[in-house]
Amino acid sequence: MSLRYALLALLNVEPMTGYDLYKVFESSVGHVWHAPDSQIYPELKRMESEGLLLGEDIPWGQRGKKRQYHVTKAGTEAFSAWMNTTMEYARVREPAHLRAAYMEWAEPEAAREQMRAHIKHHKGLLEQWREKVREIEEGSSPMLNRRLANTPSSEQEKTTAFKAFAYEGLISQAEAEVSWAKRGLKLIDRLNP
Amino acid sequence: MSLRYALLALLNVEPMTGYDLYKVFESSVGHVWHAPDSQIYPELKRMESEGLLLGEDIPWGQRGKKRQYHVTKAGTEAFSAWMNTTMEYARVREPAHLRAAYMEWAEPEAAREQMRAHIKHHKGLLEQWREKVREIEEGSSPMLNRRLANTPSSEQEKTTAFKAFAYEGLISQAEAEVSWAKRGLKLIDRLNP
DNA sequence: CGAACCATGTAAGAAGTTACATGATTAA
DNA sequence: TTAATCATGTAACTTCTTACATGGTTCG
Repeated sequence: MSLRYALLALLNVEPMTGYDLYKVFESSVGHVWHAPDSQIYPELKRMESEGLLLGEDIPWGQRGKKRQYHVTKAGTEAFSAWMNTTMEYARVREPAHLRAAYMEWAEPEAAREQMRAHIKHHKGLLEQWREKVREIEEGSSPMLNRRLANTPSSEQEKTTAFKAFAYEGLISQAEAEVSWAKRGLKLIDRLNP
Repeated sequence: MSLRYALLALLNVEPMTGYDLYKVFESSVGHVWHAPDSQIYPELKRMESEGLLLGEDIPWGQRGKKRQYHVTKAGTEAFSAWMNTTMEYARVREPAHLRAAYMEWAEPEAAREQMRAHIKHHKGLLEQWREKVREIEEGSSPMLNRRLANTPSSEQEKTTAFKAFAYEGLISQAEAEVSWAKRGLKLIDRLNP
């Protein structure tokens, strides 16, 4: 159900088309929440039918058109209700750790390769997230700036601080993963002399 | 697709029934991978039909019976093939961080409550995982001991070390989450004087 | 003119959740 | 004898992924 609220969060900044949202999911929010276009378009329709969004066809080029959605009053209320609800936590499901627990079944070189892939994956995330924090703090994030333009100045500090805070959490997570996998490499070496 | 391999990992230790597996998912492996009974029973049937498992009805009490599964040669091969494959990483989807990024929409008290719930949740996980590591290191984990009984002594160190290693990774993760949420509480206080 | 991008979907299926349903056994 | 536990499922639904399908626009 989070996809819906991610969409509301983004459309609260400014009206957008499904494709715009898809692009944003590929970049900014995509680092906290990912969704493919095949999930976005139907969800937008559903949200419109439920009165959370209002879609409007706007012309695009000679014959083309695109549908721009903006959040209705009901949509804003739904979003802020969700934000004031405490969420449920999903049960743990960690493929990388499941595999690690049984790593004696893997060839040592395959086990090393797993750990290297883990490091590479999380270093990649780290880089993107650190870049995001930099943008937020420097005021060079286009999405955030459009957001701040519609925000009373008394609220701007909050908006910025919470965004940075969210990314910092992801950064700590990824750092923990990298250092775990590095310990894994050492462990594999120690156990396979 | 990991459920299948989690089941193979467990059945490699000893033959079990669906209910046994369900219990194990509620306790030991459940902390790395969770699955409800409604997912386990059908998957076991599917795996039997694919030749990875062999099921045998054994009597239980006067009229009752239960079906015990053991891993076939094909099952062992499938598991070790999986263990030697590098896995794909799923895209990021972090509900807690998505919410944190938009926390200016929540009442300060609701935001605090979220952070407190985050701390409570991850402290709970931490406790369970630390207990697991203790059991593994003390040799008091029943599951692991049954496993070690069928393992050549040259391999026992690996088996134990990798299990502990997996849980240690989860512990670092959870510690990072707790300290992030504590920073969140301070941030909320600072922004709402 | 062709490539890259903008734009919007459908369809099939895998994976996971929640609820419902049933019956046997065991231990207090 | 009744409550807890053992035992095995089905059904409906949500969420997400992967693949397929189509057509317009813009820019070099």
